[in-house]
Amino acid sequence: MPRVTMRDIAEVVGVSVMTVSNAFNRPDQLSPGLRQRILDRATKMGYSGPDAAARHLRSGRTNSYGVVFSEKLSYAFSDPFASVWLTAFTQVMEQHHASVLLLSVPASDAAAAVRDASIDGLAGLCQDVVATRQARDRGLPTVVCSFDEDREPPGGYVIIDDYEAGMDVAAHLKRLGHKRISLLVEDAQLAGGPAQVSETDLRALRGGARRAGRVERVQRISGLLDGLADVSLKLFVAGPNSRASGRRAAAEILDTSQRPTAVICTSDILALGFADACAERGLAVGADVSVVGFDDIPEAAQAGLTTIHQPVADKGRLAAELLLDPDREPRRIVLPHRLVVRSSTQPVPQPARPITD
Amino acid sequence: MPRVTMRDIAEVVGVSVMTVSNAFNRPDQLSPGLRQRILDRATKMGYSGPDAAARHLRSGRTNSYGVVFSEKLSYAFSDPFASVWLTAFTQVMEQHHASVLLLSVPASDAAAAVRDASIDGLAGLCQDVVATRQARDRGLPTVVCSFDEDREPPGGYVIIDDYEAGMDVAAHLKRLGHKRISLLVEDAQLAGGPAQVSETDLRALRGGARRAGRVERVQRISGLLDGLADVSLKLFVAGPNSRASGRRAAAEILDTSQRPTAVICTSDILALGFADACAERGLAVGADVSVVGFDDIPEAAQAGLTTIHQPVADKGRLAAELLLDPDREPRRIVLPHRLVVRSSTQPVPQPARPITD
DNA sequence: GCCGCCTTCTGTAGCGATAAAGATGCAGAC
DNA sequence: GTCTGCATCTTTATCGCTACAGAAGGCGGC
Repeated sequence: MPRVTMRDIAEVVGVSVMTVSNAFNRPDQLSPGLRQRILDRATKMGYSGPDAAARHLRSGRTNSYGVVFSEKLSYAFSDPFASVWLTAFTQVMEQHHASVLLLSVPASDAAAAVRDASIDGLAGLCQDVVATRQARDRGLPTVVCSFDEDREPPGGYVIIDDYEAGMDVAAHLKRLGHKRISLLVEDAQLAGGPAQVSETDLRALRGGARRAGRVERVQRISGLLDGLADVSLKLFVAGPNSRASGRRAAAEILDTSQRPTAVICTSDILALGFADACAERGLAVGADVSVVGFDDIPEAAQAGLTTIHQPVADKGRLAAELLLDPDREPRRIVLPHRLVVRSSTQPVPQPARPITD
Repeated sequence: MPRVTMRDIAEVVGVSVMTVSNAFNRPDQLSPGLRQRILDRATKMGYSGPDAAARHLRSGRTNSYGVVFSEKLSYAFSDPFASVWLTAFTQVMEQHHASVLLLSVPASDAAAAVRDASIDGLAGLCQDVVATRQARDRGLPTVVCSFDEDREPPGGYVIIDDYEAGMDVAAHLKRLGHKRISLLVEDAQLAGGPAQVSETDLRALRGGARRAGRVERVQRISGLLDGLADVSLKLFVAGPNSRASGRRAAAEILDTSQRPTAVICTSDILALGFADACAERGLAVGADVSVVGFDDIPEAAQAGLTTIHQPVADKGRLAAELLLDPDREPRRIVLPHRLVVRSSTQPVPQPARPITD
């Protein structure tokens, strides 16, 4: 059976196509009686309402907003940070009767994915440069919620000052007397196992090099590196952001003669995995090894993890609001963060072996 | 600045519009040299690729698939069942380079939400009758993953036999000697607090009445009611599916002279909340009150909750595959479930007060 | 030299709807 | 009697792209 269109209904009822359109979209533009007759007739003819594509083409609006993640899309539901953000984001969208398009953005052709998406705006949980640029090229409003590059994105953003947060963590550990510290950063693209990063790479990071977007959380790491410039620091790269990655990375960090007194992880998830590994080795987190995370996900509190708290829900809410109202100002928002000190960080144990530098 | 279209590029390069279109979509239809010239020119002119809406209108495909939930959309990320399902669903979509549209479906006008969505198919975590009918009216393939009504949906589905599952739970509890049982069902629409349901309603449910879709999990409940026809059964309605709802409902169920020896909840989440309330009252789950859930979410194992295990990830995966291939058969799939007995259900304590019937 | 066939490109004709502006008719004002 | 104003409906002109059918040219086969 051929599809029923407004034209068909118009013909049968004996009115113009425009009047049928108005019956659906602008009730005040025609008499209630006629409107009812049109709607009834439409139902009887099996018309299922104005076609979304045609309406979109003509009006330019889709009423749905895209979201991109740096991680795999399916990962979004298992990561607490992403869950909380998405909850807040979708809540706002829901209130405005808008839908959320979870964009699958294959690294191979991120631009194509964004190009083909029927959306009125794009939010990035991370700063996906290719995706957001494509969206802006299409003339769509964009918002990102973290800087994974070392420069400001051209569109809007809702972030915390990750550099300052890194500095805060550094200051906290130094105050506790830690002088031998390891830093565990995540890397979604990393194929093999965890690895220590060479002096060269460390210096490159210290200098703020972008490294082709491979290592994320650049601001955060920069703050840490600058804040810890005067202590012995080793850098390790873990796999994608998961508890398992943190656990795996622990082997290389802990099972060495020069075990660090404190370990900083660029996310709570990694930190919790790392803490798991400590427990497995009979090491007391806090007393034996201080551990710090980032984000303050719900599990962090239970685990007594010292971390940087950031207003994730506010990020999601504001991101949604910026997309829904492209004229809203300001579009570059820095939210406050806060160091939450829990039991996972403690002063360096006094009777420890002397620090060899 | 006016938007750049294929026509503009065609004019500048000196070819037909169709050739420009082919340059983007069918590289084999023109010489590599010309194609490159067109693409270069397009980039230089600030063309961001074929317009999604126009392409959608013309070709009829959007490459994205909708998902509806019975609960509020934002709720999807906090519910473990939904998370697991979504993870599997999006994983498949991701592999096929398709996107997922989370549909916000206001009860007030579910049909409009589906009508206006640019999608190639619709999956329902629950059986949203209005939404899925609207989708089918549009000629889109649909899949639902549970029956919330007491009859088969017209489209495809991937379910477990919830009626049998209910019977299994009933048999298990009877085998353990339970004769005074309460049933706690969820109800997302419920505005007020939890409430006991009258005899009339109970009979209506027992008879399989639909009750205008208010109470969900009809099959599940029917199986329980039929399986427990010969024991003393009280029915309670909780609010939306959350731990808090289960906890709140406990007051009415437990704080009575005729406390039940076993409580069945229509979801693990409710059951866990109920168990929390038991602990608060100093009641040992299992020894003092047996508790049963449904779904076997990850937390259930930790809590020692007896429950019905169902292959949630398979549901999500299959739902996605059915949408992606509308010709795939069969489209009505019943997956196996399994009663998982843990410590939360135990035989009725012997020295208890005699059962008054 | 004629034919068929392949490669490469073009022209036409919408897809189904909506924005914007125009026509119609009738009520009341002056 | 004419004019203004409003409610109601119609006309026109696309939105940007792609399906489909063909045309132009080259090239080998017999």
